[in-house]
Amino acid sequence: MHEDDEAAWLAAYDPRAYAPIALTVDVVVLTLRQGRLSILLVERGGPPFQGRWALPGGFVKAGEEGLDEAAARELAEETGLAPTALERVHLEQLGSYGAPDRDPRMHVVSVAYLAFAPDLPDPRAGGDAARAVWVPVAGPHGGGTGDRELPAPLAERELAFDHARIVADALERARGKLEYTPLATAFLRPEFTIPELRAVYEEIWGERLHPGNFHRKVLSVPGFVEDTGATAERGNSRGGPRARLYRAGPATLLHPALLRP
Amino acid sequence: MHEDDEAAWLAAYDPRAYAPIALTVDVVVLTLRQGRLSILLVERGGPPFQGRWALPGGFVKAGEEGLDEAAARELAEETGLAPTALERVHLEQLGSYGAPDRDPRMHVVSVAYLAFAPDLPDPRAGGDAARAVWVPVAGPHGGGTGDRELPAPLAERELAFDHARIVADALERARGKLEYTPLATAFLRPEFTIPELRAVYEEIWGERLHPGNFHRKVLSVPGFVEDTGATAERGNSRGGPRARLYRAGPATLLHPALLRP
DNA sequence: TGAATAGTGTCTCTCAGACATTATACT
DNA sequence: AGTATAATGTCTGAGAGACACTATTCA
Repeated sequence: MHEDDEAAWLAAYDPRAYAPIALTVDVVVLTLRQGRLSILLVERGGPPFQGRWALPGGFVKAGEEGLDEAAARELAEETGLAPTALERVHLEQLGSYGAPDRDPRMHVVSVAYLAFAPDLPDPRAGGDAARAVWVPVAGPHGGGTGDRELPAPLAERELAFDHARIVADALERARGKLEYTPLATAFLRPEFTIPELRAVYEEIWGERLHPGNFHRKVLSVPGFVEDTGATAERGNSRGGPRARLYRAGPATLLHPALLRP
Repeated sequence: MHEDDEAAWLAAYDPRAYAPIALTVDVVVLTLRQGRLSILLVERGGPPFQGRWALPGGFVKAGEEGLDEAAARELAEETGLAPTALERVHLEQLGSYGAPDRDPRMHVVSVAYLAFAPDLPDPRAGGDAARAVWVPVAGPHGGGTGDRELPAPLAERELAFDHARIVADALERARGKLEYTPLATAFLRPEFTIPELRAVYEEIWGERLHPGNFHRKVLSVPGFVEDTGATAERGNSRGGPRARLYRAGPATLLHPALLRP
């Protein structure tokens, strides 16, 4: 048995087979700040891509943590959140990116994660990150014709590595997730109104939704939201009655789904 | 610049940060053999889990190949298929599995892939695999009441590592993929009949589908299938007219989707 | 000849979207 | 007071599922 183990060990340690690959996790953290979908970016403090913006992330601690743990740790470090606050954050694996030349130093494979968070405090710079900021995702806003031409904050930054691709994949995943899961509620406080929920969908999908139909649809999906009996303290600032308050229901999948227009 | 690069290089090479992690790809290859959904398994020729069945896979060649390439290479090696035959195989990333103790030797992270293939020839044992076989996936068959209690070939084999979990995730992904993509055609020859396509859905979903409604539904989805004008040479062995032949259409997404019952 | 199937037609129910309406609350 | 909104109601068309029917082929 010792001999077998030793042989296997040596085989596994063939340096050409594994040594020159490093493994990192990168996290696409999405939140809504002042109604705008925003993503957490850090400024790289050292080469390569020094001074460029990148996703928060870092190396997986070998032998100590799994991938999900590593992503949660990076998320906590970069946002400065207490573990309790992290419980309300949805974190899921997005995919792995491993082109041999994606990092000029060496072959680095990154496992990307996607996080949905309610409005989080300003991030703190940590580790090798010079700065950390929330950047609005200039989604396809205005949908129709001549909305005023806002600058596209995210598009203006040329992200490091292949992070632009990762962000694009993450946004597409997020848009899809809203269709068949109740994860839009992860962007809101524990109690929310239907119009607030609709604003989440409108911001992430970049489409205006019909208020009446959306309202009826959400209430008709079993387990999506639960009535709290309470009512919002303030009505809409532009007038109208105070909306009822709901909390997330027990459903983990929406049946039937809310399909994009 | 040289100094900066050197510093970064050294930082990246901190042995504790990366050295003890190995990276592999594992492939869940699904095909239909005699109408049964089957998965490709290899018998491990060495420890750990010697003699147990596992997914085909291997180490990523550092600095030489990306993840998709590595998966395609492992697929070709293990099935013994020519590159031309592989063009008809659908290959996509499933997810990454990286619990620190999933391999008793060391921390090994595996990027799992999912492949859909038309009926493939018998596999060849290669590399460190003692044997390679197609194993029927004893899906939830018979659906209703007392179907005869067949042995469950896949369930009887205790797979190595966490491969049982990977296979379960792969099957769930495959079931979902049939809903909103035309990938069921990847299990068939270039020309196929609607009843053959229905058999794919029934086998993977483990549900009987209504022949008439399925037929009408498939033809109503734009770009799903194209009529070849030809007709199958033989009718069903139990009687009935000869079915028309179709080929896969240009659609990459099904609108509207074929939802599971 | 008998039986099972390919393909089409019909009906009903559900659901999404367009539109209308009433009550409420902010400015 | 004026206005925008929350919430509900109504109508219509698309689509899924159940069922029926005909024509065709194999055993």
